[in-house]
Amino acid sequence: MSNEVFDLKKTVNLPKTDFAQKANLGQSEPARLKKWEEMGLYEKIAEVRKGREKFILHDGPPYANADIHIGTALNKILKDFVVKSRSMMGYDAPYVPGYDCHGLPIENYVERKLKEKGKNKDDIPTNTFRRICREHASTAMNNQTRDFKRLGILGEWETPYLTMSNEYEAETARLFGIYVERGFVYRGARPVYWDVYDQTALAEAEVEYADVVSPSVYVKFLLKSDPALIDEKLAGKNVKCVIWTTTPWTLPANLGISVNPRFDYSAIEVGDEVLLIATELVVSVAEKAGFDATKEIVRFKGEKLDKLEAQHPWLDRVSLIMLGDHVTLGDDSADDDGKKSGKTAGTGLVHTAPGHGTDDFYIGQRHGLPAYCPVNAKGVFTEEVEHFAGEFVFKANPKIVEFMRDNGSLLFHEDYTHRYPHGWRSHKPVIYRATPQWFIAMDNQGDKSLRAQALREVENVKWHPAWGEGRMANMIKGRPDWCVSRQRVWGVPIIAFHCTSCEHCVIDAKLIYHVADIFAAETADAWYNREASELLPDGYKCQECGNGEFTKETDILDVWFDSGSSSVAVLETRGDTLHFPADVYLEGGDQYRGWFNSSLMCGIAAHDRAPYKQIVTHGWVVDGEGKKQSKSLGNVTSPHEIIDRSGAEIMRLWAAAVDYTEDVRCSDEILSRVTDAYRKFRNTARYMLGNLDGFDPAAQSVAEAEMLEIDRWALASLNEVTKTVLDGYKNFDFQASYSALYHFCTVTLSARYLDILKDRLYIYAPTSLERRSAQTGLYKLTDSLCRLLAPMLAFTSDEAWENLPGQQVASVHLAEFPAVSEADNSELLARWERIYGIRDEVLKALEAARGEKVIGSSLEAKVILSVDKDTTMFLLDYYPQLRYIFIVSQVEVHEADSLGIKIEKADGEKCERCWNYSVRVGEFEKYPTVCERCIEALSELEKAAAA
RNA sequence: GCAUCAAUAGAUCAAAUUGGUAGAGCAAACGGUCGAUAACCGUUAGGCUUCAGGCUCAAAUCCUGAUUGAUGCACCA
Repeated sequence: MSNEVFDLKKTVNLPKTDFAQKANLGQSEPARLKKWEEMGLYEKIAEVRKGREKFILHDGPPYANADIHIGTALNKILKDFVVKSRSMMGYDAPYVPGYDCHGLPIENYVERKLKEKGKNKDDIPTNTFRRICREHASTAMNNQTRDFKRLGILGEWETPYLTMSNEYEAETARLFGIYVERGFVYRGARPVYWDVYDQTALAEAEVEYADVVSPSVYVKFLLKSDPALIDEKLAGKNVKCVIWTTTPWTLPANLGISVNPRFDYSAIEVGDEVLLIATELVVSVAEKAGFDATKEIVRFKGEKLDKLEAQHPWLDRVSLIMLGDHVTLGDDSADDDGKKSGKTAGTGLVHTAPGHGTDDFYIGQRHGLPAYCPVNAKGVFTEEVEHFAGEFVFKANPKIVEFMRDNGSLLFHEDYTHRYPHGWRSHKPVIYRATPQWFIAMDNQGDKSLRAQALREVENVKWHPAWGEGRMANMIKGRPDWCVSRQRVWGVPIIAFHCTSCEHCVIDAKLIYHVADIFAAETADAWYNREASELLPDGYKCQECGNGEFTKETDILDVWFDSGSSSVAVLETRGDTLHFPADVYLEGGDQYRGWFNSSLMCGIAAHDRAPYKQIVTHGWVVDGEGKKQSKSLGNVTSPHEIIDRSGAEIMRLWAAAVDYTEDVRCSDEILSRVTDAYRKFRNTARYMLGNLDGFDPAAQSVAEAEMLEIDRWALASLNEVTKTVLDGYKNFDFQASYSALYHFCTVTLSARYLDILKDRLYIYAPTSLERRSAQTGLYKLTDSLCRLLAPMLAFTSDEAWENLPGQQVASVHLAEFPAVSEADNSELLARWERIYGIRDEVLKALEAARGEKVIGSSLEAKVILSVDKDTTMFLLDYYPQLRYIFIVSQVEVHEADSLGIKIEKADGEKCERCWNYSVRVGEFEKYPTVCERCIEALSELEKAAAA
């Protein structure tokens, strides 16, 4: 045995690890991403999980137009939680990201850019324009990919699906062919904004509002139906419906009058006429028109007017009265600046021209009225319009007013200033005009109709949250036929041909498949590069007239059709990687109307079933006060800023910590709390790693039966959290997983277990059972913690994983979640809950003693516990360890009637090595400043040094 | 305007399927420690559960209405 005297400080086993306290995420994250890329982590995971059951999250494609915002980041992070957690559950969980590349916002962007260079869209060939759109989408997509990768999201980033790729465009076209084949597609008319100067359809976004003066006219329509149907008192009277409009030129297209079923209407006798006007508006109309409105014959609900017929004021045509909730009382709308117009106008009976208004169109559609539009592309009345054929509509306005004044149908006319839509290029007033459009019918094919099937499928999908089912069902019930045509160029063309001779429109699934094959080779640009004859099979002839010459349809498909077809265009075109249907779609709540809806239709068209088994939706990111983030309010949080300042890991943890099913707040305070939590996770892991320095789990672990009870308690607690955490992942309730882990780290580990363990780890000889038992526990805890945190803290858990001794697996993301033991530990857990209850009381007493300056450090204390008999018996088993559990130097337990805790100054002297107080300090010759426990440890150390 | 969802300490979340007197850690304040140190431990103080009604012995929880917020749809003829 050596006579050398140890430097006591050096015999204490202090923690040591390369896992730094400071995360330095700004640098460490990119370094780790690089490492993952170099080792091919995503591919390795796929390899390891090969042959396992699949779990497919199908990515809803973000729009490839701009940089990502915080909402996009939240969406992708949540998806990554799903993919990583399912993979760690043992599933083969691939992630193929996608991008939505076609559509109007990109067209608009490109047009704007062209304009800046003094060029016009119409001056360049369509395919040049499409090429620029394609380039723009590519650029945006590349930027987004860079940002998504930076967030630590693993997936097939080198081969994402693009709705503008040749394969995808071909699949989109083919799917349209399937709709055609199944008889869902029809050609109809629908009103759209129409610029009569540019002679083009305009999208909502291309319309600007400006004040104009319009003729405001009140017009009388003779009730043709028997007035007695409304009320006996009206029998035989000359009853007239009064309507109001500011667009007299739409009157030739009037096919109906809409009333609100819930409003009151009055029948007012004026001279030899009885006028029908909404009760609430009678006074204002009478004032304007200057008649005496005191003679109300009867008052009745609008529903009484249902399906009665009126006579057009000058045409030999019936105008159908229809019930609609869109009918409002007067003009109570607010202007853009938020001020009420204060004007009263209207009669509660609304002139309805289905060819000239969206509302008119939908109500007309429900009542079987056509979208009648006797106005041509130049805004000129067609031949069929009596009296006004060949007139430009805005010029016809005063003439129509005069005409009605002459024939007595005009009740009143005035000038009226209001906001009216204008073309953003022409800056001239636009009109609403029905034009030929392509529709997908919701209700034909009977039992196999899209609506009927969709409603059935909705019940087979599992919705998170559960109210999603009702919301989706409502959407499907209420949605009109799907208008899939757009008068644009950046998209997938609708494959139809028009015979140049008889104008017959050819829409044929076989032709569509033929052209789709060409798209597959050349992209949809082929539609614009080739002549119709080069797209049709050789010698194709019109079936109506035998003519062989055709022109191409110019409309393209709605972008929702593009993305909606992803279930077939992606899930079924990636070999063994993916399959239809997907297990889950996870998107923002706006997608009930959008992608969930269009995908459902497409899934049904292709396979008669929903393309997803589960739907998870998340809310929107709002500011710290719950307000919507917007550029004008300046409350926008940029993901780049968060990443640069705090790291992607903080954003991931934020996504995990909040309740994403509702609107999610994001503010500096919230992020600062999340950062605190991050530090807690990190420091907890670091401390455990530090105490595992040099530990060889394979050789030095202690069998569970031989472990100290508190170490077994820690493992039993771990098992409980593991259950909770795995349940959370399984149910997409990441917050539950996060909370459980956070509570485990702060309370179970940091405040209790690790604090108590400190003495044992530092003081006992490295090879002692006491220390090895603790390390065995710590090893299992750290290993499990890394795995359980991995989906959320993708970077940090992997970093900790690398620092775990004896590591065989190259990344935590290749590992699986720890198994849950079914062993019943409830008694063990309950015993320790009781101990911690007593400990909490002791800690309070210690704090009081500290306040009175009896002690500073708790090791300066002796605790004298008075407890009841039962507790005395209970504590008997723990008597020797109580001082370590309480982190004091001495504990006495006395039986008493009630609980009492007395704190005294500990007996003896402070041991220089372990800082505990002991009366035996000074007894030992070689180390006179040390206690009996340290002497033992030191002799062990001496033995080891000699060997 | 219509539909859906929500509202609990400063912030983030709990409070069971079936109503039973609201909890946690964090932050704050104060203290300890100086062997996890840009760490660690403790103590204390924070809530008319958005508001107003109702059912009930009993309501954060159920019902009605309002307010606020978010999203979707529609609308300004």
